[in-house]
Amino acid sequence: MNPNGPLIIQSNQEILVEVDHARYEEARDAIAPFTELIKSPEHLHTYRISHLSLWNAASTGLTPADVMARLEEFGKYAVPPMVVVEIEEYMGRFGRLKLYRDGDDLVLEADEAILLMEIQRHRGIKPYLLESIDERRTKVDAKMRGHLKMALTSASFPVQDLAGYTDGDPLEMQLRETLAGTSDPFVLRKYQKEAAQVFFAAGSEKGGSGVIVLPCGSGKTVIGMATMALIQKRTLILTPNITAARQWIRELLQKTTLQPNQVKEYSGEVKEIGDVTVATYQILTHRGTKSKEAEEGEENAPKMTYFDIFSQHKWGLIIYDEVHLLPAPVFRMSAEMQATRRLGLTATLIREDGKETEVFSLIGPKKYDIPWRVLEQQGWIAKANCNEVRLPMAPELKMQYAVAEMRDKIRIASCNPEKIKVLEQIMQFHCEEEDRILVIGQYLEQLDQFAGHFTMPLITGKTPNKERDKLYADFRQGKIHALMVSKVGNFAIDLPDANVLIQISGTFGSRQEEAQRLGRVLRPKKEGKPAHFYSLVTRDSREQEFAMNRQLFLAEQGYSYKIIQHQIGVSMELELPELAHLED
DNA sequence: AATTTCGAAA
DNA sequence: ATAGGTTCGAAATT
Repeated sequence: MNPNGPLIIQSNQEILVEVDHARYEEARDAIAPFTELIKSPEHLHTYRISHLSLWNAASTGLTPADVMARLEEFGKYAVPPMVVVEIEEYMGRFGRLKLYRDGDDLVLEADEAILLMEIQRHRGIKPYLLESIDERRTKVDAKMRGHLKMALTSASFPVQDLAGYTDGDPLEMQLRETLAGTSDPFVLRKYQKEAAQVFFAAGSEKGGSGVIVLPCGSGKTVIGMATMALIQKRTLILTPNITAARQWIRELLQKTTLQPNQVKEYSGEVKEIGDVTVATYQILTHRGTKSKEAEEGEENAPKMTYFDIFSQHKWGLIIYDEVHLLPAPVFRMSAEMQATRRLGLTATLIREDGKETEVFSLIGPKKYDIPWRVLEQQGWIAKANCNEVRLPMAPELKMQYAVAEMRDKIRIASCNPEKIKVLEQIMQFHCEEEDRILVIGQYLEQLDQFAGHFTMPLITGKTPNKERDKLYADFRQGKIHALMVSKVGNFAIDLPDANVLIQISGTFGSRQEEAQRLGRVLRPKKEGKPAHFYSLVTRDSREQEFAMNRQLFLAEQGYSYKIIQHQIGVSMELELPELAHLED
């Protein structure tokens, strides 16, 4: 307890944090590993201690004593007894149950007989249990390993899976010391090496499955490759789209000793399986196509899915790229693949569909993470100047908004034409020769209107790939300084770097999206110059609520938005922040 | 036989 | 809850 501390810990498991406090940042970073940010208005942020965060924290080695020490150091008042119990109880649960192999049997062991009894009585868990061995141990159905883990997590009794993995076919590969075909050195960054080693070491004893959480642009593929080099087994890599799949293939060939005949793509366009196979999530989720027997006219021949084709191979490792985008059907398949090592890679454990529990149970708990600020301090990502420009609606629009149906309101507010003037001023403000401005928005109608007004090139889902590439090239070379993109900009990994990003509208409260978009401009800049991010929001509208929700993840990572109030007909006061201001 | 276009799915 | 993007296989072209 510390009367001058920045935290107020309440018995409902919520923590209030004073943003203007001198030790705000220290406190925020201290509690981040075991809490979730749920509200971030100007002065007082609200975090919640969630079970899942406690387990993930426990998984990376944090103890209840560590958590208590942090709360006591920064808390204004004593930690409420309810909270103490909650932390000890739930963190303590991680590790009370163990799953291991004994010969051909899969065994679930509890640290106390009473816990096993409780579990054996539980409706959701019972179906996966076989006969008990003694009062603390029971056999379980090995085929239901994933389902059991899901059920246990849902019942708030997460299990540590030590049952090991099938070995998979061996695959010899190393990381190169120089990039293929050049003399450019290739060296792992310290955190990349650490992340891979933490995962690999975990494989020996604590279960070789889990998730590594690291910011955009920190080299996810490199960590994947480093892990492959440690494990030395045939590997299946799953990615959200074909572009990402090909990027993996390119990098594997460039940075490892693997040869082109060993690394294959398996997608809708190309179907090849190699020692290392890079596939899209989509192809896995695709429902069965006819098997050969069926084509030959046999009735009732079983349907073959691509998943079946994959499971015929002996993979020693599966890498899930962007695990926060993993489609629900792939969870089901992953439940069947618990005997294969699994590495999840993502910038955030948050899923907008709330399926964090599935990731935790079926892919694995968090093994390693790097806060964005740490990479920023080390110079691997640029500093960012984040702004939220709040602007009013013109009186006519206000009227239209007031009488509109609830579901139309967000669109009307988002497409507020007043944003054109704000956009114009921001673009005029960033008019240096080296400035590259990306404008990103959600509504095609709005994008068309704005692009027309500025005669600015626009890329949407309809834009053919050739034209996209041409515009990307022009933008990269500086033939054009500003480019407007629709949601294609969220995941287009071939989109060129920019230093200014202006968001004119965004998806309902998607924290992912905001993080992803900021990530667009975070590649380090010359002379350590900062990146600039502007979010345009219509004041006193539903859009403002959504904007607040979108900012949660970045706020949790320590980004603060400067709020600029804009009035109709008044020129905005934009200023470049002093570098010192960004240093904090 | 290879490429482009289309609609459904998640 | 809605809009938009992507992927995939099949159909329609060349």
